[in-house]
Amino acid sequence: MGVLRKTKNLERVLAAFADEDRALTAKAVLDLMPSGVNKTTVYRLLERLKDDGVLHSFTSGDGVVHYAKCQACPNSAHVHSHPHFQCESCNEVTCLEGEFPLPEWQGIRISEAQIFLKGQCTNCLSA
Amino acid sequence: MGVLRKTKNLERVLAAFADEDRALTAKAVLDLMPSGVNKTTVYRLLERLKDDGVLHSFTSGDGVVHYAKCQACPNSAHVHSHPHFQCESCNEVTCLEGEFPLPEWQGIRISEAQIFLKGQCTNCLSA
DNA sequence: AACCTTTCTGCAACTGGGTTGCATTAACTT
DNA sequence: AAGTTAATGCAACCCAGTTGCAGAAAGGTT
Repeated sequence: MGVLRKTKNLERVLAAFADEDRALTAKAVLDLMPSGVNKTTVYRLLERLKDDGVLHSFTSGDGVVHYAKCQACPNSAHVHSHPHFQCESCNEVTCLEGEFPLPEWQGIRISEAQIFLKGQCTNCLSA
Repeated sequence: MGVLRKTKNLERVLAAFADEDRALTAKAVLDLMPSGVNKTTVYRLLERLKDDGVLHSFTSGDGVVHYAKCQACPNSAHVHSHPHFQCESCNEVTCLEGEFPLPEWQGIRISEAQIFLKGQCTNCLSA
């Protein structure tokens, strides 16, 4: 594992995430690439960046995988149990800061929590 | 909307859910049906039962839709913000009882929460 | 029972997200 | 500049789920 070669496509994917903090789907990233770039390449780059701890991924409520930057990750423990949020008006998906306390439940042991919230974002609330 | 006709297939789907409290995917339900039943039929029955408030659905961490019985639903307010849980050993998916308090977050309004937990179920913990 | 209407079902084809194998191209090494 | 290895494009594929349509089954009416 590990990002090995600095190719044009890799730089373009990184640039897409550098600009903003939104979470992007593979299709959204592909749409930001110049035409001619193959979708397989994008899927592979995203997976590679995830393996490298540059991005993390999660599944939105409708089952589509989203990728977002790993911010404030201690580089050792990549625990992404923070909630992800989708605005029902503008559809943008973002990471909410702060870890979510793992709920306790009787009789079972919980190791991972995927929390996906929907509602209205700040922009759309004030619009 | 509304379940209109009591067909063999409808009874079979209901029987599949009557037996147990697990959540089932469309494919799992299809596998319980006699061979010859079309997958389209199963998908339509599940959607119909969902519209009728007999079942509810949610998406698991890997993006597959699961269906489960609506238990203790006041029949008026079908709020399914209770967590769903998948055992990493036996892979069974169940509903956890009890509503999950909607988290508060600054600057946004949250209307819906999808909570999907993974870990070890009671059976697999004691095995 | 025969008939009519409406819903259900099966079929086949399709969509969309994602993956795989393989041959070619591009990046890094020496 | 040449060789090695990773990255890319391509085409074909997988899987979950959907759609349009024609034929079959339910239920109601006489």
